[in-house]
Amino acid sequence: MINDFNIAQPHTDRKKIDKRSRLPAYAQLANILRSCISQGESPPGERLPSESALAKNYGVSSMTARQAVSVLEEEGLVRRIQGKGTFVRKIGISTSSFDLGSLGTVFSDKENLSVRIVNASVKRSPGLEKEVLGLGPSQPVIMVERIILHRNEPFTLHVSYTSFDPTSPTVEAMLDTMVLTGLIFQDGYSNFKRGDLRLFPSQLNERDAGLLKLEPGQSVFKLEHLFYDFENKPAAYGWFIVSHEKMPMISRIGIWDE
Amino acid sequence: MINDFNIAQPHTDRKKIDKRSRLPAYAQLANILRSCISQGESPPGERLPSESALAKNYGVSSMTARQAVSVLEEEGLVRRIQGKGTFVRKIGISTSSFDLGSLGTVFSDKENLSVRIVNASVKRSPGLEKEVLGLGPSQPVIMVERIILHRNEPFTLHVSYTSFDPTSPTVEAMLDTMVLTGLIFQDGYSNFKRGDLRLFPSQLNERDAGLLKLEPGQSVFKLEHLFYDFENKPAAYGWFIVSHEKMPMISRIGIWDE
DNA sequence: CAGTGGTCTAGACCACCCT
DNA sequence: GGGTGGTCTAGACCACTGG
Repeated sequence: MINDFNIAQPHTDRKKIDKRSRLPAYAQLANILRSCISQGESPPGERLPSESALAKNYGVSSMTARQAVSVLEEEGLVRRIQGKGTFVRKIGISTSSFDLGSLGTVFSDKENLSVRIVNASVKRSPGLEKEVLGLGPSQPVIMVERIILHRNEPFTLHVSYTSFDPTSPTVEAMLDTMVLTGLIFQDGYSNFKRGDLRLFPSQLNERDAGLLKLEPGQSVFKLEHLFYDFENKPAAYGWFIVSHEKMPMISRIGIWDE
Repeated sequence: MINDFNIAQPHTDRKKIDKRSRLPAYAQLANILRSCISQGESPPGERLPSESALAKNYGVSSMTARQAVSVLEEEGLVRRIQGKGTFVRKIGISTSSFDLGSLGTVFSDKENLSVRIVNASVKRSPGLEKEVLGLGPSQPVIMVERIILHRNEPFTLHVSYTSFDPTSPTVEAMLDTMVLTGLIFQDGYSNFKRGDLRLFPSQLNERDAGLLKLEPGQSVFKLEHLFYDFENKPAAYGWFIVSHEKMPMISRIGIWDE
């Protein structure tokens, strides 16, 4: 019995793949499939034609057809289930993800970036940051507080702590104001093997508001970070304070391009 | 000239790939490469052996070696540059991404979920939500406000607006309290082709705090959504109010598993 | 059992980068 | 020109699902 499943029909009276095109075959096929979903011809929940069927119908090898389906899978549009098939996803909030691309955009505009040190000191009294860094309450930590300015306007406030170990390159790096870009980008200095980030909603206190030229009490993002060195020891703890206007957290799901 | 580049040496006195293992060859090779990075043997910025070299050295085909490298690329550990090579990334904040998995976790626990309608009405006066939905100021919209409870504790407050079009299935769906899960999951009802999500920091007002059993003025997340139907018309606008304790926004970068 | 996705081969050619 | 990643083939076998 053929077509026992509900399989989108457009794949029979099909568009062709132009092998002379500069667009790779897998991308062309991905576009065709995405279009079928977008037009509602392959509605959510429905099964796509099998990869071998796609390969035969569109005259490509199975690996190529598979690659095309992988594109849609990475876009979150379909879900593969081994032994059953590939199914069109219903869009849902839980498939969304937010990135910090807007931060990256600003920080890659290095010509318009500057850094102002607000505070730099060695702290010997106990504090939460020492627990986070795995230090004893009497071990000294270095605290550095900076305002990062973009086009001469305050962009974000960064507070960071590292253990005061004079043999560690992290210390020197911390005091180098430009290490900041190392935390943000891939092209800077970086001693770190891994990191943990956490985003909170927060409110500006008087002092921070003044530094950022914003209103006290305003809702802002607090982005905490804890980076570990290659010995798996926590090495840099701190946070960024930044307004949601400067760092919009946006996520798009489903099909936007056509 | 061999080894003109700085290429991590462990790939010469190499570990083997066990083809009888249940773990696929590409995954084994990915683990080996990840381990090299993790141990600092392939430090950030350094070039990995070429895919063809990996294939030869580890006795797999080029496609398999390529797949192994793709794993690391998706993990954000390496960056491929055509014509140049594959390079170990320095970790940076901008590579991180946050997902709403914690929301999904709670919402998939359907047995312990319940919904309480706080407010449901048709609004005919002008308002921002009508602009967002592309409606005229006098066209009616349906507003539904619900508390979603998890284990009988308030979890999030959801406010949503849809145009009051009696022919649209969205209306019925909106009034069905269970449509909510459709927005969260892939297995629910869904009329939507795409959606736009935006996360804000916010503060609880008196009323919402009471509904959520939290303190007024507390910092919380506001998650706005705008979903479009398959005719590309905005169809559902609204937001969730949820505390960061209930919806932690966490992101890990670099190498955590070993 | 047949059908599906998942892995894998042993090559090939291309586009790109650098020298 | 030689090396790199990017695409592609025409198959193969495996693991899993369902009837």
